[in-house]
Amino acid sequence: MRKPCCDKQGTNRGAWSKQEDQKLIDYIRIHGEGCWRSLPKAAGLHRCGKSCRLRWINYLRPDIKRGNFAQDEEDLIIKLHALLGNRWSLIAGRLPGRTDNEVKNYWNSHIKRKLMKMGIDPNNHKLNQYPHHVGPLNPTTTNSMDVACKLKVCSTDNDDGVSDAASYLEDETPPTGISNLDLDLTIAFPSSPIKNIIEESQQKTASIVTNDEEEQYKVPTLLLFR
DNA sequence: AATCAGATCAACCGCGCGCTT
DNA sequence: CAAGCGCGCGGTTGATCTGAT
Repeated sequence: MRKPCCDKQGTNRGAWSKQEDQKLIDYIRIHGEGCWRSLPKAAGLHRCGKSCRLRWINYLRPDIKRGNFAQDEEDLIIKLHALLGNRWSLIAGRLPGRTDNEVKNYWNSHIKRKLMKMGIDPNNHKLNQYPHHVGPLNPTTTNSMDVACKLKVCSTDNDDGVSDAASYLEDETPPTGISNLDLDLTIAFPSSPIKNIIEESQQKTASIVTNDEEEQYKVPTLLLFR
């Protein structure tokens, strides 16, 4: 039924050369983005359209921000992942200059591991019973955990904002504490626009608020690990 | 200096969605 | 209404880099 996106014979694969990059940049500079299927031929590239699109979006676009993720970007990714799940393009849309591929890679290589080390399940953002760095507990004392930890999502103007997102983020039963390490993983949203995200994600319409609205609720660094 | 293992990230692949015919 | 097409997305792969031994 579906034809392959490109004829695999006669197309280059693998890493892009500088010349190929330049051809793609030059072509898009003149003709703009779009029509990816016909672009390679028009631009004189022996690549499939998909590959051109990916290369442009993830690497060549002038507004790409490269380099390490800042702490607030990382926090925002965690926060948005808790709300949206693996919808990388949506998450990346909230991070100016970052691409879905970059966010996804960063999540898989850095954040996921970090959360696991902290004893948080990166898939559902729930606290695992046995934090990784603490190690398995003595089977005879399985009600005890070494870390008391709270994880919340809250909206400052309305407690309802906590509802769904928080319900699966919260672990309200800190065990009979052994350690005095109290990790309050509070994620605070200053006002209602975030509710739009929650509602929209629930409705499966993935579209999120505009860039202008973003400014209204740009949250500083998460209140992680105070 | 050589080797190995783990981490990182660019690129590929398959699928689903929406639009057009 | 069904089929075809183009595009975008998320998962996965594999080459390269980096640090440890």
